[in-house]
Amino acid sequence: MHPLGRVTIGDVARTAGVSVATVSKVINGRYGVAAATSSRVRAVIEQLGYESSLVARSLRSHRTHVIGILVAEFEPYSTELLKGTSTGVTGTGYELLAYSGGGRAGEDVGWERRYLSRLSGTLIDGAILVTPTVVDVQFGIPVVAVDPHTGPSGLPTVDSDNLAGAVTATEHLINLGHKRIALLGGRPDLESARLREEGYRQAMGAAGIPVDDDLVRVGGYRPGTSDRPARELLTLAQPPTAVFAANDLSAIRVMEIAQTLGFRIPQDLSVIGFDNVPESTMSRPPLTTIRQPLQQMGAEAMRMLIDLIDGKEREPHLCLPTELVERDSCGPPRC
Amino acid sequence: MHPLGRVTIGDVARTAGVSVATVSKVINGRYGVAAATSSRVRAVIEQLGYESSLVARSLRSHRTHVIGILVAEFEPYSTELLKGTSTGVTGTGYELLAYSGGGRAGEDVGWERRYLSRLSGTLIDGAILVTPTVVDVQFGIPVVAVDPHTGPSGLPTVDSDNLAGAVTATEHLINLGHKRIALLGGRPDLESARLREEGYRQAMGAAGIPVDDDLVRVGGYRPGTSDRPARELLTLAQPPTAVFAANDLSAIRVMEIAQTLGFRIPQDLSVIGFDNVPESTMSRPPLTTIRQPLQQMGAEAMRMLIDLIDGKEREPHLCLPTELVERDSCGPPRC
DNA sequence: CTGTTAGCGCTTTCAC
DNA sequence: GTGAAAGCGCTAACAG
Repeated sequence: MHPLGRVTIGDVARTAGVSVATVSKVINGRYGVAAATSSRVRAVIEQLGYESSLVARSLRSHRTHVIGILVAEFEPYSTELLKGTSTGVTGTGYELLAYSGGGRAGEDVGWERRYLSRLSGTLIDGAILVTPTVVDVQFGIPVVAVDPHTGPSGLPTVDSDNLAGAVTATEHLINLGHKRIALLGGRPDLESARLREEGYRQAMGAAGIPVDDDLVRVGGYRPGTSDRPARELLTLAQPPTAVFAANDLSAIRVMEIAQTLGFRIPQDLSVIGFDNVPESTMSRPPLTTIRQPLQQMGAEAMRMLIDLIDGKEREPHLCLPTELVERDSCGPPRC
Repeated sequence: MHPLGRVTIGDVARTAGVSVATVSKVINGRYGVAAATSSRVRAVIEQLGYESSLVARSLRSHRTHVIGILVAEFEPYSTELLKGTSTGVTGTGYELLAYSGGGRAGEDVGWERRYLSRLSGTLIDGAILVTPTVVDVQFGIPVVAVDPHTGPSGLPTVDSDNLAGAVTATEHLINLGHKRIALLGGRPDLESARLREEGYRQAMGAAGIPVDDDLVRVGGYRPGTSDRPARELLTLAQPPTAVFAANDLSAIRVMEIAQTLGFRIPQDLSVIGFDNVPESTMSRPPLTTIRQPLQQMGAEAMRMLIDLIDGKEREPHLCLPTELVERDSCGPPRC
């Protein structure tokens, strides 16, 4: 046996007094092994605690029953999705492998292509790409995208109704009586951010409220990136009475900065977010937001991917509904 | 080039008109390659979009700069930890690979040994085991355990102060005026569950309140496993006025069942949990609980593991403090 | 400087 | 029914 507890198929073969090929056959339930041999080998496997190496096996056989979830980073959004894929995969016989770079991936367009190249063809039978930046159509293995930056295009996609959600958010603020409503949007290269801005403009237009372009700012989805625009918004000569932030993390940041600046929420400023990540319930005050059914999106993406692997035809785009979640960060304007 | 977009080192070599070995050398920055050759190969790599296969590479070189996080399932507890490992790994040059079975692992003692065998020696340089059931000391690669079932033993371990947390929880209930305090514990084979029960008994003893053994029940950490004991507790002739549940998910379940039975919370029944997973803020009412610093535990486990890989000496056991998080599920007893 | 060779742990023909 | 041999994509000696 090897020095460090690593048991290989060779160790099993030697101990059982058979060839490596035979051990492989019993492991994979191939025909052509005597019952006696089979059970002897099985006993040795048990005794040695042997488990076949995923790596070596996949290099050869190109079918691993492992599905990859590729994310830029493990943060609230991707981990909610992960919970969903976990429930979606139970009972299917697949195992899950979530892969993420060391945090550098965030700034780095094309991370998903690199990760996929590293893992596909070997190791994973299919992949779910979480908010990929570019979506080449050619990947070599079945792939489904969740909320891709560029919107559904080519790849099978799961996302949620960003436009309707943004309209709902804006209408909620309007119904509360707000007129000076700011938008702290996301990066313009993100389709979801674009749709959320469009929803904002639609709702404002429908209510006959002109959009003051001073109140429309670009933030980011990542911590820190929305600090500056938020501060600018709130230190305007005539600050907004409400802010629609394009994701929860930036909405929470807006609240923190506003409070630093002396605003009380929701009395002096209403804030609404987007996503409904668990963190939105922990802010002070708890954040009113638009729920994306993230766990469900993860589970659906998993189902879609497994169908793809099995060669079943599927509608290539699934768009799940969003909904308003009222908590305590919105109220009528002070006037 | 291969049919499906898979580009191998062989393709690169052929296109660049050099041998596979040379390509390998430029990829790994080995000495002994002419500058001209090197840049030509680099250009081809770029052009073909080649990325070396993690699998093939790791099979050979046994150093991958990938760290594995092995979990039974992606649920609130493990994903919080995951967020922490993600922040702990940034800037270290390592990538993260979180591996989970298809949900069957939960019931299955020894899952961590199997996963580790499948991945270690190849693929990952070290592993973080999340709530492993058994901890053999011999694993072949550096391993750190987070909150192992059997408590710290042999393996480097990160956990939190379960005993003190349980004392705090019970004292909180006692200070509120409760005397009939039930414990819905965890599986007795879990060290953490044992410590939480011990904390409960210590606090009760210190306050001079005898423990009614009818009020001490065993639940489970997984959904569904605490329904029966919870119902039994609440339908007692003389039900408790407060319940200390040994984790948040079971505490939330207790509240749901109590409400079904007509209890108002916290007026008729106080409930306190343990863990402070994000879900505890979303229950109705929001759950008072004991916080384990899960993200911090993840980050610390990552640091400990990297030190181990680098051969640095470390204190083998890190125990982080717990703290009371007051929300709305606890109040004084009714009478 | 570059290519040839061997082999990581495994599966898979194909002889015996 | 069983084993020898080839090869998956890659890296690491070693020759040339």
